[in-house]
Amino acid sequence: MTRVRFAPSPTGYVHIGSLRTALYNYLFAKKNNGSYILRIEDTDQKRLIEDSMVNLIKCLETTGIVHDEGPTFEGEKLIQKGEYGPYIQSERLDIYKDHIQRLIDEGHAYHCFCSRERLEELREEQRKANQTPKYDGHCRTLTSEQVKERIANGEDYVIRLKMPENHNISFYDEVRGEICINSDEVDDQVLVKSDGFPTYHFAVVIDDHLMKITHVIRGEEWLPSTPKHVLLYEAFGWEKPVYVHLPNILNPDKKKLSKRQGDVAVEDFLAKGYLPEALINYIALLGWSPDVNEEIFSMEELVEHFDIKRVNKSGAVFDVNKLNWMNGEYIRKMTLEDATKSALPFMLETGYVTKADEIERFEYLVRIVDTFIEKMDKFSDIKDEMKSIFEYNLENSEEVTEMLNLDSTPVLAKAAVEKMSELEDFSPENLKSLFKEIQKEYGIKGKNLFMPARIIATGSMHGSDLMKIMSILGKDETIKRFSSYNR
RNA sequence: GGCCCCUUGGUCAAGCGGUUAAGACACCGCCCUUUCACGGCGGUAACAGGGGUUCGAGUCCCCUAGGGGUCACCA
Repeated sequence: MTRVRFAPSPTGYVHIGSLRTALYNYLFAKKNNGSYILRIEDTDQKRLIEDSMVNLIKCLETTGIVHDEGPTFEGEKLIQKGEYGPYIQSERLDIYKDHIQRLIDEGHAYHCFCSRERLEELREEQRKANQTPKYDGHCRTLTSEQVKERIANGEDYVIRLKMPENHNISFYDEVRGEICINSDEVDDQVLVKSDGFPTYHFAVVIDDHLMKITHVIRGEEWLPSTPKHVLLYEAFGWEKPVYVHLPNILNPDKKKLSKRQGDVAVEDFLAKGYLPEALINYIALLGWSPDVNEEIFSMEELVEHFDIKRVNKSGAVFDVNKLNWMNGEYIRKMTLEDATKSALPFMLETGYVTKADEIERFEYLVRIVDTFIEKMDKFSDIKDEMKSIFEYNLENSEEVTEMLNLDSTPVLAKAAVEKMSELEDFSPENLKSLFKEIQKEYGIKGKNLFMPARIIATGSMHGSDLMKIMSILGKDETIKRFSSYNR
């Protein structure tokens, strides 16, 4: 039975890289008829951010990465689903306590009373001497009596892993193959902090084992510390999982994707009107490629095609450009009604439509979306599109001037006003025939007809379908724009 | 700096010893469209470098270079 887990720490927003890790775990589990578990790694009490677990769960839910076990909302109530709980590490403190004792008893771990100041000094010296900062083993040889005494004295302590000397630690990584690191390169990792909480390195091993995790799929940044985990498995005599270290998602400068260079939070993308399906589809292809030459995949199709063996080794630059294209593909596949619902929040932001319009003239909103949908990469784009027509700004260019100064343009404007005034139904179709009439009656045609009209109506030479735009602007506004034209 | 990982076009990437080295995004051109976009067609553009192994290397090995990650009582 395949069992995998996504184990984020609730420290705020959901990073796009985390989402991909979650996704690959999910896809792998589903592909293998296994279970995908969500475990909350909240062992750093200092970094906890309120509500971030709630936010995280909701975020995973809206992106369709739903777990089989772990904290879940049942209506408004937070419950924990599954038989291997609790799935929140801060609720598992007793379990860690039992296990650390065993490690101490068997000589794999030891108490360390060194102060943070001493450790800091030590590191500083080592850095100066161009050495790798590493614990010097100062407390390694303390006898159990000494330890007892110092604890009784109320001294603060941590518990460290006793790294064996010159011992080769090797493990298999599904994407990188066999990896071997000498224990001399690895520090005596703190397993239990002075506040009694376990560190990641300790809790992750205990929990993965107890939760019967078969494959650890996580970010590449964990690769260097994997020997610590492997050593713990060995110390406990447990079978270790198969490791899968995912390549990083990078900024355009090839550095790890970070907040400094634009959006990294899933919430940010969603808030801009990217569709969850598109986001999932896009990040699925960052670091993995399917066995077929296609790029649009639903979650079901991703599951069907997913193969951990086709995960890439090297980091992948997050290309917003391609995301935009993909999101546009998804937007254009939606029904106009659905697209309108998705675009609504952004339309409201412009102030040109109101909440009341949603109920009273939804049809009008649909028409707006219909006009601009082809140009949208994401729903927030509709804001600029709407502004570009509702706010009249005359483009300042030679071509514009040229078009407006055509001898035929005044004739055109006058005819348009006359004919529009008589138009009952200001529909794109009717407007089109109206312009055909002008063409016939006055002999103004082609570019000389439509360009001046477009400029008079929108102020610009570029834009969406002119007839649709005038229809949206409405009879009064359009006539106003045409009548205010003067050479 | 030590250790670890990585290296095919600008980006995502296919390739798993013999290919004219796919495809997608972006870009450019043409067509369609009375603008723009969508769509269609086409184009520019890559195996980091050097040694081996082999009849033959993007594919295997080594070295160099470059990039990244990591070295906390953070995950």
